[in-house]
Amino acid sequence: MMEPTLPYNRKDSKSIEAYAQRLLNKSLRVVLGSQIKQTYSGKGKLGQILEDLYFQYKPNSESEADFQEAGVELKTSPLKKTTKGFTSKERLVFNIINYEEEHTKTFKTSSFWRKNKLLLLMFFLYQQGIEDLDYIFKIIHLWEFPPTDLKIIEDDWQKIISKIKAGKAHEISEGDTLYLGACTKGANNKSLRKQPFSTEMAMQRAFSLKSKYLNYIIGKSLPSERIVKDTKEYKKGESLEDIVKKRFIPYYGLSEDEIIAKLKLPKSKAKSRFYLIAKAILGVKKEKIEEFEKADLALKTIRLEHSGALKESMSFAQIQYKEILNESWDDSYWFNTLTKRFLFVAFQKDENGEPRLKNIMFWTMPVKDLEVAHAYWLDTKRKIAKNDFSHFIKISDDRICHVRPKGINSKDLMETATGAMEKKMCYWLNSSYIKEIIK
DNA sequence: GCATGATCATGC
DNA sequence: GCATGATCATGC
Repeated sequence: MMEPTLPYNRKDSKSIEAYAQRLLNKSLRVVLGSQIKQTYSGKGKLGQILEDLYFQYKPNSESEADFQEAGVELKTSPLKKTTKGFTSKERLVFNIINYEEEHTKTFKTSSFWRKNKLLLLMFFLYQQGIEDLDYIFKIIHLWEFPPTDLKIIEDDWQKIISKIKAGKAHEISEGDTLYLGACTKGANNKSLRKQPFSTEMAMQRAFSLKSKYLNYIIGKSLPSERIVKDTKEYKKGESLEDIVKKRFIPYYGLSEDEIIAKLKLPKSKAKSRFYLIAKAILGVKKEKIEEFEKADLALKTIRLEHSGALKESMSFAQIQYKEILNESWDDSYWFNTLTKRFLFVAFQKDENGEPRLKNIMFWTMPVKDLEVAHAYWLDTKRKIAKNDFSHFIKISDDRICHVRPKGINSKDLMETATGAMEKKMCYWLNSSYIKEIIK
């Protein structure tokens, strides 16, 4: 029998994504119009209408992904708008955990991983009182778990499985895990299931991605903008780095005020304003630089004194006290950060103390320094594991990196693996090291 | 509210 | 002058 002609290639994940993206900033009612014959109501209907009317496929076996040939699982999830922008309204729920079955699997053969390797995420803006059909889709894209995150998800899965194996399925809690949770599922707490290694009935639970991790995905999906808008801008033999260098040339020697006047930027008092200026010079207004994201480039600014002295060390993200314990070096935040290629943009104070754009340079950390950073990371991780938060490597230890506070103030705390609260700290590169680099 | 990209402030 | 701890404005 002839297959019906679909408006997309269901064997090709990119084609499915492209077709899905036609819904961006639209609602199903607007796109489907008169094709909607019946009325839909209740939970989970949005996904069903999408499948039936928009993607025009019949659901296949439950243990396989929705678009089986392409290995793509379709997931819709609500967003809410806060002062922080879009954040996830609730966790993203996957399949119910079959306690009798799941423990016989490995992560790679697990029900979760078989179905959810590649997700087509369709986030819509939730609004109270309106029909599912009228929700506006705000973020639509294919999501593949980065290796760093997958490691944590796999550990989470193992943690859930080990409780089942210990006959403690009834003691599973969402607090056990970091990204992948086992959330309760059922009308009430009388939704109980049997478990294999205990006679005690356990709450029915499903795999889910926690809200916090979803917010990370949403953040990753924030609008980015290309530096090079038209491929014609690439002249023969020119690289992205060449273009970047060229973009900065007209601004060398100019002061902060002169640059913001030239670029018509608002005056800012933020400590990060030189970073924003550098981004504006590259012609990017949105949050992320597409080429930098794709090529794993990091933009960092450096401020020099008039004498050429460098006062400040370079700060990075906060140390996630729980996550770091689950990281291995290869998938750690610090390794992933330091193995990026850096674009340093240096400003130097003139004789009046006014910062002027001095120059830029691309840089990659040498392997031997990366080894020092590895030792630092191991030391930090070991101390966190021992609950020692007061003897981290200091700048005076002169080992390329150090640990130092980073919070809104000294009362800004983060929960540790043991449930204690500790002052937020972050990863730093020593000023002396930066100074060596730019010399 | 909170992480980010940072710089400021203090004490020795 | 440097090490260390504290804090800022911003965007989302």
